[in-house]
Amino acid sequence: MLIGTEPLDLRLTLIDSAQCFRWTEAGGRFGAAFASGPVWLWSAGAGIEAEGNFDPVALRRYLDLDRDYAAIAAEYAHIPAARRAIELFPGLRVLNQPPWEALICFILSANNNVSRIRALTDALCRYFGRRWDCGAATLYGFPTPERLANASEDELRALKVGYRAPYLIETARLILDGFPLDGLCRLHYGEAHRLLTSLPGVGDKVADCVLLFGCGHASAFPVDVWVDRLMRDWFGVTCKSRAALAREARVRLGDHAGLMQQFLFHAARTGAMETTRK
DNA sequence: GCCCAGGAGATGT
DNA sequence: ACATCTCATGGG
Repeated sequence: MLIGTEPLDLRLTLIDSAQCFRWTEAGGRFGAAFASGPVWLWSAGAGIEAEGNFDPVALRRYLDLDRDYAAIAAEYAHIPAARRAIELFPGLRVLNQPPWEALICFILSANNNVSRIRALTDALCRYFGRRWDCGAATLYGFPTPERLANASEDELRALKVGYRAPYLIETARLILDGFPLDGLCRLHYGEAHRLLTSLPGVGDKVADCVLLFGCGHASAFPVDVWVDRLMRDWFGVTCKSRAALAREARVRLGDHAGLMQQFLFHAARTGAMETTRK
């Protein structure tokens, strides 16, 4: 069925933009399994088509289709680097993932690279997730908190997650124990960020990724090595710490700083816009 | 062998 | 508050 006709580049958003690590592409279609079952997406003409077991409203929200990205572009049109990054990637959107998925994937992301984060996420889903057979393809759901909380450290290390194994188990136990993960979207940014960083394996940067990609906090501004470079090179920011850099970015870029971050990050990481790499 | 990757935590100042 | 070290793992 037709899901929407808004601009959306599926490959860019679901696979290449490094905000989500678990979609697979098969023959021009993009698939992932959620709690309700498999979802397949593809572009047809000017629209996005979907099949599988899903709630259309929830799917539109996941894909951020109800946000006006032309308005976001207009908001940042007066900042040259920002305008260029947005112009470079039409159809890039910032997903609203289940917070639990963003939390676990970005704990895996610490001091790691994108291809390996994807491999680890896939290993986690294959080993702990529910299996869905879809004709030629097989999809795996994301592990539940229960499943990870009851995993052993040896099991996880066998999947090559390394020193992050105890972080995954302990964080899963805390979520099961009542941590208000699904309530973070209703808290102010600062309070939600403070709560998240109390979880093992979650520092300032991972917390910002969870808030931006999983909790609808569009002002959350994750600072990794690439964003550190680009804020100095393209914005002339001279902060020492990444925490100070994130604060400065939120002041300069406002309520949608995190959305802008995703365009800037991708421009820097892909080399579409040059940084001085130091 | 070294350096790097969507860093975090522990320790010392 | 800031600097430094270590933590697995794989690719360049």
